[in-house]
Amino acid sequence: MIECVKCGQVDAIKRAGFVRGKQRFHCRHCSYHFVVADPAPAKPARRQATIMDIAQHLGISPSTVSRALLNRYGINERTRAEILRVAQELDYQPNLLAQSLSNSETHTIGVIIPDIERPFFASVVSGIQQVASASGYRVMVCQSNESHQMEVANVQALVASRVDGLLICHSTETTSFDHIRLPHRKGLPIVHFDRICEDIDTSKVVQDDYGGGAAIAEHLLRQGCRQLAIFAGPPELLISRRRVEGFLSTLADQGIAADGVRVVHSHFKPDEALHTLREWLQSPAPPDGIFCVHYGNAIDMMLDLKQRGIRIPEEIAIAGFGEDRLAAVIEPGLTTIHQHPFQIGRQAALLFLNQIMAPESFVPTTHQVKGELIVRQSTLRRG
Amino acid sequence: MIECVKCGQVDAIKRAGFVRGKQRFHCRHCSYHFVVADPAPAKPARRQATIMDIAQHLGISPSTVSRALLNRYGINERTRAEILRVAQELDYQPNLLAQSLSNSETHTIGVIIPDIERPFFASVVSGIQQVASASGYRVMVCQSNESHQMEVANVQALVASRVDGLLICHSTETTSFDHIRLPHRKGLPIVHFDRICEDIDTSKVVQDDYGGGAAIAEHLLRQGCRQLAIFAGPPELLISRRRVEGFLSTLADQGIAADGVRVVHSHFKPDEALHTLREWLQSPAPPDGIFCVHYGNAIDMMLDLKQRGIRIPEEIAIAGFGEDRLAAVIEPGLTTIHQHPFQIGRQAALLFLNQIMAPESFVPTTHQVKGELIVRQSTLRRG
DNA sequence: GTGAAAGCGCTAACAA
DNA sequence: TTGTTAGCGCTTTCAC
Repeated sequence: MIECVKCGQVDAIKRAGFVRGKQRFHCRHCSYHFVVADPAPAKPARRQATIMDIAQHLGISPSTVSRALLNRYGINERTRAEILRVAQELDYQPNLLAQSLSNSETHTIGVIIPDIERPFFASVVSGIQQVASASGYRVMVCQSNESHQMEVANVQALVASRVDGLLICHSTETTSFDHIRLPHRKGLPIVHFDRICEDIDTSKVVQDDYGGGAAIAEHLLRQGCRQLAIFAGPPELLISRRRVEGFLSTLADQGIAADGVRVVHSHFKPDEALHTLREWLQSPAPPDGIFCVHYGNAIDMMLDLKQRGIRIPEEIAIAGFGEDRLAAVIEPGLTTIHQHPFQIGRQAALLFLNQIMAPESFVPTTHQVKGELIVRQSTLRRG
Repeated sequence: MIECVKCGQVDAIKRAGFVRGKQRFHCRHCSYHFVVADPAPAKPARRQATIMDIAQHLGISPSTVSRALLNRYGINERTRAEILRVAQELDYQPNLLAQSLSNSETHTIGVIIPDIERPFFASVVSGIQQVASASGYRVMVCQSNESHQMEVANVQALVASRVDGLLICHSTETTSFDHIRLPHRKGLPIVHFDRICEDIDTSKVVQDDYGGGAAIAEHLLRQGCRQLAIFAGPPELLISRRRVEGFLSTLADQGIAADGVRVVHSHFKPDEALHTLREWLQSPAPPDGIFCVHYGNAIDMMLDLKQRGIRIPEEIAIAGFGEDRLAAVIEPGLTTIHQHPFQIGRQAALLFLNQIMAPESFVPTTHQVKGELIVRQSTLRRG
């Protein structure tokens, strides 16, 4: 029960706003406004200091403090200096949540990748972070584990967290894209990278998969391979298709028909690779040149070939796509296309920033990152 | 200018709270309360729906909607059903910012690691994410790039974002820990992993570095190595020191004095490793067994030894610590301690959850994750 | 230059 | 069972 400090009345008291963070009361009996003395100095639990704390400390209003902290113009230099001093003293850290809620931007980018443990994605994330943090953005990373359902859940979580944008590489499972379409329609900046969705009008960063596949084919032909085979990914996976298409196109240019090339689709699993390899080896005309759309399968196969005592590259040449470190360390060295994943990440982040900076003039762009053919022993049959 | 809808007065109008999200006015002239007709149906820009939108749609109060959405008890089933229907219809997604601000918890864990591109940390992060997302937590990852300054900045950013906890592996540069001490004092749950700080009373997850080093030493001795050498990290780096200590302790047990073992400190850089290797090889009694505290240096050295035509393990046996994939693929296979980084991540997240769940009864715990000696060809000098 | 007050979207204590 | 109100910490008119 609050009683009026002037007339002692108790039931005519109404709250009437705040003064310096304290409840102000109004007595309707004697028309008197007052503030009760601090009733609870009870909570010494060291909270984070707020703008209000600084304001009270100096006997000024929170809005002035806010302005000073935000470096707004029209503030007395002495006031500003005082405010900064006290802020320092109280170890004030702005509450980004409150800030975000107020200006409805979080300065956070949501990133969805299939699996952070794959070096390719780890590098992409690193590239994104570099650009992001240089521009004052934080990054929230989610993994879909190649599950469509997880991917959808991740998108929802990030949207609910009100990220300022979404950078996404779809899971292999993903064939329907409504979960992306909705936030996209609501104007959330979205950038696709690596595994993109062609049906949505977003900015995209893609690998030159077609060119990479073509380069591998050309190289294998030059090395004298004639019985070619491709171990590919799921048929619905765009990047796999593109690599295969590029490969086949080069062959076509050289007058080699596509049906002369074995193409096996898979989910990139090691046992699938080994099983296929066995079948190839048992066929009447085993391949003398193998292209694995995913470097991991190339390594699976190499280890198996070595165990079988089959010489690489003399009997079978083998090439992969991606992941440089392992390819460089295995023996013989694995010929691959280096993808520059860090650059892919950087580009994705840059496209997002472009869109954020100039939303009106923004037009979705597709940026292509060229791979680099790195020739190692696994394919060098000549010179 | 607002004029009273009853008496037409203009200067006796005062704002008087809100009704259904609309401004309510009070005319002091005729004592009439009113709400002006929606002045601006101008913004069809599809915003995210809010609780208020649902409430207005149904002519009920926002708190009822909130309660229904939060599955609180004491809500009419029919009302709840209606609310859920409309929520679905409007594609309502709760604004996590507002929620967080309101209950001052973000359900976000901040993670600071030196470098996501290192497979060890990528796995740790993955382990953290698994546990976190299973408990409804999001994860925000920052990289320090082994820079103390970046690490401090990261801590501040995460604290400002009001993460519910901090999981951190310090940079090699970090020797002062005040940036951790402050939030720790304010009660922010902090878990250290891998590279810990012993002076702060936090939960910790550590590798059994001592045991790992000991196991390597024992194994090398069994293989008949007698001239041992250690390529270590910075002397101030705890995990490096522990591995070395474990190694030396085993030797001591076998009556081998520590000064009979060459120990070189470094920053793990490849050229440092190669330089040291050259010196060792040129010494009067080159080592026949090398332990690299960091697997990367072991690989650097192996590649160099192979180029020099020095046989591994016959002439020199070599062992590393960590990173299984590369170690398995290089030839000869590299003997290492597998660290189970995914488990380390899981444990760190679990310790955080423990603290969150029962803050009163919480006592900082140190959890040790045992490594696993994986013996491969690089050290097998006997059967 | 500064302050009062509204508002961001939500939860929770209290009242009805 | 529901509504009213205050409050989370900040920014931003608008008024003085």
